[in-house]
Amino acid sequence: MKDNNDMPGHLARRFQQIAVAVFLAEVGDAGFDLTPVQYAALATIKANPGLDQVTLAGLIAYDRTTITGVIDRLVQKGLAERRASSRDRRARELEITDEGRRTLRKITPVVESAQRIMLRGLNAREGEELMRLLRKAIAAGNELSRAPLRDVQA
Amino acid sequence: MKDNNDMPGHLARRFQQIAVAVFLAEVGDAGFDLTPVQYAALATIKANPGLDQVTLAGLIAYDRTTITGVIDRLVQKGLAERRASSRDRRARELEITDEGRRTLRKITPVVESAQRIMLRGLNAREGEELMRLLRKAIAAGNELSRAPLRDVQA
DNA sequence: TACTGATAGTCAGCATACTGAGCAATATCG
DNA sequence: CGATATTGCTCAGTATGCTGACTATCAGTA
Repeated sequence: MKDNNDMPGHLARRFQQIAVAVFLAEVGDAGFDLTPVQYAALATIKANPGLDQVTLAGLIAYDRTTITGVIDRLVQKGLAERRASSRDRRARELEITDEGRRTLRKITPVVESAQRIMLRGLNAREGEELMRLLRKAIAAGNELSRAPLRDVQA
Repeated sequence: MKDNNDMPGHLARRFQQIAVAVFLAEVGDAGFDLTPVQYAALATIKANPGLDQVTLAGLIAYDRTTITGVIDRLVQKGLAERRASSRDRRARELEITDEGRRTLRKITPVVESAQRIMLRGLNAREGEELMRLLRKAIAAGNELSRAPLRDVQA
């Protein structure tokens, strides 16, 4: 009988579970109410002003049906805006607000600190190696999930 | 601006996303309707007949509030039974059914095959190293999530 | 231009996961 | 023994994530 600790699937879930808990604890302690998904979306909107929801989803590998709710909550918190696109009436253009910019600026060092805490059991070399192997495994499996990572095309 | 690919948290989410998708695809193709959580719970019940829900949760690092619903669905599918404990009237004793045993027997090779697919971008040595590093990071962060792994005490 | 297919977004439904609260039962200790 | 704390489980509420379906719009083409 194979042990859970020999199952990459189990280890993946467990590591992610800890990563989310660390993120929420650090961000919450700093006085913010933002989930990992919301942070990733907000940072990506800031880096790509005016992008539409499908492009955003592709850049951070979320399902487009999940993005709808995430944007709803960012808008409701006053951190982002969703407006109709002039070029394509189906699409929504996303913008970060000043409040969103302020939040992002204050929260980014906290998020980076959280990343270090997730790896606190590993030394620097091991942390790098873990990320390298994860990147490699993810690249090979990218198309296997419904929400693969998509580059922006020029 | 730190790239997503330098964030262990992002990589963790992405790898887990792929792992779940692979699991569901393989299990579904084999004709079964069982989620990763349900599989882990069922296998653990079989290995520890009569255990209660809190012990089960600790063995596979789930929150006890999540386990309630998971067991509901296993019972509803006829794969497990939940009965009142005689020793402690608060607790429920969990048992696998014959149907659950049959399902588990047929599904286990499929699950193991899914584990290999998740790592298909890595060679054997890299796969082992990834699992070693994940185990190490998880051990150091075990207490940081609300649902830490708990060994059974004698 | 009319038809066909693809695309952007939303929605309903289901299954994790979590927080926090509550109830019932058990354990502990003065 | 009785008050208190703890434990096992459930529930309400919220937020991912997914499948599948639907509407509106756009793009390509006969």
